[in-house]
Amino acid sequence: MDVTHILDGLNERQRQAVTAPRGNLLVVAGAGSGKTRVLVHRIAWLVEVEHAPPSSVLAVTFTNKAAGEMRARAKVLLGGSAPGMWVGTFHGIAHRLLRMHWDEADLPRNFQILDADDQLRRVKRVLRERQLDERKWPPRQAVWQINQWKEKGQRARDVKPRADDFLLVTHAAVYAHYEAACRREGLVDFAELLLRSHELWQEQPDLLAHYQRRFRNLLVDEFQDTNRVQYQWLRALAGNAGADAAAVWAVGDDDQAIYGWRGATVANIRRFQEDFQDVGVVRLERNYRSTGMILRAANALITRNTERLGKNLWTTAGDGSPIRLYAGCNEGEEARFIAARVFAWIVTGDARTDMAEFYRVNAHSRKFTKEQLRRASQVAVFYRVNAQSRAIEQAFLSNKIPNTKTPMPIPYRIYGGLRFYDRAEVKNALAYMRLVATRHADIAFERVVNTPPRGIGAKTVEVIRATARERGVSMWQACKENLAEGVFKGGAVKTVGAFLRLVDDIAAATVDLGLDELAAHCVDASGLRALHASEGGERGLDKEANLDELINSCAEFGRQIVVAENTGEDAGPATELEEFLGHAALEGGEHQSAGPAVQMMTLHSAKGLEFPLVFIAGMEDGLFPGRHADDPGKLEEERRLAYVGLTRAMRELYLTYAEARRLYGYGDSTGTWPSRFLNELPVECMEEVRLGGSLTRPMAARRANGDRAAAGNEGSGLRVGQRVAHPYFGEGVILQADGAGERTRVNVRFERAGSKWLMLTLANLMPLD
DNA sequence: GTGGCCTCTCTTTTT
DNA sequence: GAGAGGCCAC
Repeated sequence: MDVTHILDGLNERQRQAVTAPRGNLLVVAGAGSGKTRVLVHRIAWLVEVEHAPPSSVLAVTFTNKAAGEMRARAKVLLGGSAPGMWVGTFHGIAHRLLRMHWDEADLPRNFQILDADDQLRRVKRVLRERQLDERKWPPRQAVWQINQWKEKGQRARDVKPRADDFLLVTHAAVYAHYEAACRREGLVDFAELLLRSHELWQEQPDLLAHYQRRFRNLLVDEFQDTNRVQYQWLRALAGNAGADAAAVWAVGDDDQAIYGWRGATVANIRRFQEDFQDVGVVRLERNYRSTGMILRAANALITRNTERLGKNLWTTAGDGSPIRLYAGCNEGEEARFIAARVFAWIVTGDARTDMAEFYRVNAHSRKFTKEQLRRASQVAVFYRVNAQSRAIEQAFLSNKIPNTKTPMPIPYRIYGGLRFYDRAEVKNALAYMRLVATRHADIAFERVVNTPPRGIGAKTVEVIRATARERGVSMWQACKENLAEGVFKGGAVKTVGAFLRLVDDIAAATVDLGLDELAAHCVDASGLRALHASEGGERGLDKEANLDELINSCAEFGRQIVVAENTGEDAGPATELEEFLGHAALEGGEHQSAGPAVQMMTLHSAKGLEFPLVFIAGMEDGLFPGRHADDPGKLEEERRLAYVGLTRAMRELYLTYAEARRLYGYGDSTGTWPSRFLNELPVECMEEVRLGGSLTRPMAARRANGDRAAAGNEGSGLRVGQRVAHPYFGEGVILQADGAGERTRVNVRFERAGSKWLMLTLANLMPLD
């Protein structure tokens, strides 16, 4: 048999991983070592050489993006079709199982998925019902704790906090009530999907055996990001040791484990080697992506972590250019620097071109050529938190040709942030659709009873809620009963009655319509479109456009369903509408719109991607690593995140920070300290960028002194009342000093900044007398 | 009882 | 800056 199309272009180690005899294998794959490729080729090998039926293959990943890519690439390699193969995210596959086996999983047939926002709302309601003050018991914290427990596989009854730990005792109580509420109302949150399908294996041995016989080949991507429930689920599915156990083929990179905060544990890699039989190990350390400089810096950085399996990336590529470091005086200037460099890259293919000079010599054009736009899509800007994107967006939008008023906005696309299906207006429309499907969906009911405003206020809703609670019925049912019994007073009789009729009418009018027509009808009849239309302005238009986009995606979804049926995939019993609602909750709506553009995203969503030119903005202590990284474990995770960021870059890498930053729009500008990660990069890989001035002096001073400690206040004699200078804020007087040693922070009153106080680190200050 | 207006807090990161 | 909650005038 001809296997060249599977093996061509793979190196020795990659071939080992692809052609390994059927059995358990751990592939430790460094960044840029061709991990996805190897995984996809392994699938092809199994099917074509080992003659495994595609329906025996189950491949799991973490993001929808990765799953989509894997599915597409596998199909191409297998010549177009792979009937019965399951490729998806853990959550997606769990969802599918629960839809098919809702009865065995002890769920109502039409259970609905709670997304993060719905879950928070439901927990808030529990807190209110339990009369817990939200100020004292922050709902977000309770949600976090509940998810933490679920990710460890613990039910409310399994949680046994110490009696004197009030916080945990309270959270455990909230968990128990939330769990009961979800059970009653048929709600399943993200963590529950996994936990419930894990329990499905435990409680339905016959069903488990069925799937064990079917899925002989399990492939796991990003193994380092699995949590305990996911691991146990997988282990159960693989079956007991012995000849009839399935073969598990897992790829992972412990250095890229960045989801510890949501329950992932790298320990699963070690556990895998202990729990499974004869686990072979293949290491992929040859990097095909980045230049020598970038790799050397990334290696040096990650070596600082103590918890590692250990590996060292290498390449035969040349050194390339050094990593460039730039300090802006504030976040706006940082953003403008990035915009200027991106602009130069797009127009000339070299980020370092002096654009003022370039345009002095060359003719101005107001539009980018095709070739230039293509270059835009080679660029990515990463940041630690989504809130940073605003300043950069602004700079891209207001980009102009130097020394002219000619606007040349830089095309960009922001990944993540607000997901499409998370937008308020879209969720409102979805809530109407949900009510059409199930009148008893309380979450949806609460969301839209008074959206658009129709005169059903908090008081009325509270009455409905109370009735529902007392009688153990849905809010919809409670309304009907209240109406029949004449409980409502005054206007409520009319308004509530009208709302019930509205939903019933929409449902009646759409029974025979397609999904998109149903969505359109919901949007119009509910008055949502009119609401946003009357809002006016760009915002209103935006929201209306999103509603149209929702209708489009419904039409799109309908088409995909048809395709799935044709390929003979086993689908659950849900209706198309219900399936769509599940899809909306789970997939977030990464609509692949827009032409070529610069990609902007958080470092977390950057994993798995690569770009010729990369910027990482906000290299500041307190931001990256974040303020929350207070213990060594968290710091190491932040460092891995930095490692992920660095290793995305193929040719050019810029790191930037701002010496003062205003992040959430509140408070005053806060002085910053350059990220400690910068000091962990080898000096010979770095080059500082200076633009007409010495803004990076503090950094240079520290470098000159060999270490940051030298730039601290030791022996510098800084004291209250002393005059100091800051490269951006100018001269001022120290009013207050807080802390000691290199991390001291001081309050300074600057002349230029008026009467405002600014918190600054000493390293950015120069004593004047 | 409702809706509009004002104030308050909040931020990691994602399925 | 923005969303959520609280307060006050219809």
